[in-house]
Amino acid sequence: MSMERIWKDQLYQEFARIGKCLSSPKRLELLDLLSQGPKSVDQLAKITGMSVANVSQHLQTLHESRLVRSHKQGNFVIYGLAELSVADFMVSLHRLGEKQLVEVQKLKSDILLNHVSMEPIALEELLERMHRGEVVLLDVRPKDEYATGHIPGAISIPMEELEKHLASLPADKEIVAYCRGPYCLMSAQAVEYLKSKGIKASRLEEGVHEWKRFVDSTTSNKEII
Amino acid sequence: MSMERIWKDQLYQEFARIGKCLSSPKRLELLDLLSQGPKSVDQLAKITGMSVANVSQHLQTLHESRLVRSHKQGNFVIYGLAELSVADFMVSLHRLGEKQLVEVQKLKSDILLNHVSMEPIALEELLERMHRGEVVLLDVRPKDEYATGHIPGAISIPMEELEKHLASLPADKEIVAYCRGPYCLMSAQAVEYLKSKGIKASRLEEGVHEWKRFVDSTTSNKEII
DNA sequence: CAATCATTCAATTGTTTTATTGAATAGATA
DNA sequence: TATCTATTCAATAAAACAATTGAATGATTG
Repeated sequence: MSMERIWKDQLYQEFARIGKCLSSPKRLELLDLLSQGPKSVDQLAKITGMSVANVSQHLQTLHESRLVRSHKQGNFVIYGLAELSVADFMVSLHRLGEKQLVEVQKLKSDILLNHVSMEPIALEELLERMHRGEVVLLDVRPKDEYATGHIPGAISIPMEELEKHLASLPADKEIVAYCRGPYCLMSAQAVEYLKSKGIKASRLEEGVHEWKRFVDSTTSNKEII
Repeated sequence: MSMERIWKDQLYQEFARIGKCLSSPKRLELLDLLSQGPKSVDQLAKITGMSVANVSQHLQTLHESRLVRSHKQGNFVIYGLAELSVADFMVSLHRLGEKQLVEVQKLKSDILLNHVSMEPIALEELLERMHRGEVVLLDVRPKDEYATGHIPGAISIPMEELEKHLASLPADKEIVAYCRGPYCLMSAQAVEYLKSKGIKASRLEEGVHEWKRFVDSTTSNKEII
C-alpha cells in the first residue's frame, strides 16, 4: 500500500472518531444538552432517562474524541463541551438533518400538531419586534443554563417557576418563549400554559446557538477582497 | 415511557443516521470525493482502493441517509452529493476535527515535512495577490471536477498533463496550485514538480468548498437588526 | 441472441458497539 | 474511621457493522 494511502486512511480514521460520536442517538442528545451548559453525570442521566453507567460510558467516548471535557466539583464530575465550536457544529448537523431527512421534518410537524396552533415565530421577526418593544422574550430553561448564555434582552423564568411569576409578566405585551432549541419542548409547554391563562404568547424555535449563528451571518461585514 | 421521551428518541435516532454515515473512514473519503463532483462506482473504487462491492455498499448507506443520490448513465451508475450543503457540512467536520484532534494536526504536519518547505499560502493573501496580477492560480484536479466548480480565475491543468503544458505557464508569475482540499496531495505534488523545474510555486491548502465558505463569510453584508 | 460490463444483492466472517449488571474507586460527610 | 455518594471500571450478552466472496441483475455491445 502506498505511503499516501496509509496517510489518508489514518487521517480519515481520525475524522471518523468524531463521526462515531455522532452515530449514537444518546450521544447526540448528550451533546445537545451540554451545549446549553455544563452538567453532572447524574443530571444528564436523569434528563435523558439513561442509566448513570451508560451515560458515563458515552461521555468517555465523547471525551476520547475531545468533544467534551470534565472537571471535579465536590463530589460531582461536571462535563461540558470542550469548545463552543462543538455547539455550532451540532447546529450544522441539525440543519443538515432537517434538510435531508424527511423523517425529521415529519416528526417535528407531528409534535407541533399536538400543541395547538404552535406556528413558531421567525428569529428575524422576533428581533425586530423586540427592538420596537412589542414583545418580551422569555427564557424558560433552568437558571444555570440562562447564566451560561442567553439571547440578549431575554428574561429568565424557568418552566417550573412560571406559575409563580405569572403576575410579574407585563400584561400589555406579547410573550415569546424559547428554550434549548428546536428539539426541546419546554417553550411549547410554556406557550400552551400562558395561552391557557389568556396571555398572548408564541414560541421561538431557535435556541441560543441558532440565534448566535444568525447574528453572525447577518452582521459580519469585513471588507471585500 | 413518556410521549416526549419517545419523540426525542425517534428524532435523535434520525440524526444518528447521518452520524452513522460519518462514522466510517471510507464513507468520509467517499463524501469528500463526491464533494468534488459526481463519480461512478468503480471510479470511486479505484481512487479509494476499495473493492467495488464494498464501495457500492457504503454508497447504499449514504443513500439511505439522503446524503448522496444517483442516476444511470449508459452502463454506469453515477453518484453525487444530494445537496451542496453536504459538502459544506463536510468542511465543518474537517474544521472541527482539525481543531479538536491533535492527531489530525500531527498527520498534516508530518506529510508536509516530506514535501520540503511546503508552507501553504493563506487564502486571503492569495486572493489579494491574484487581484494584483502577481500570481496564477492552478487547478490540478481532473477536468470534470474543474468543470463542476472551481475558484474563479483558476486555470485547469490536471496533474498528469502538467508536464505537457509546462511551456504554456507564464514564466514571470508565481504559480499557486490547489486541488481537492487540505487532505488531497495533488497540489503538493504539483508544487514539488514545478519547483524541480525552477518555477516559483506554492500550495493552496483550501479547495473549492473551503474557498466558497471563505467568501461567504467575508462578503455577507445584510443590514443589522 | 449471446456476451460483456458495471453494479447490486445475499450470505458469511470476524469485529465493534451497546446496554446491563455489579464491583471498585475516591471524595465528602458524620 | 466508617459511611455515604457520585462516578467509573469490568464483564457480559445481544445487536449492529464492515469486508469478502460469489452469484444475480440489467442494460449495452458485438
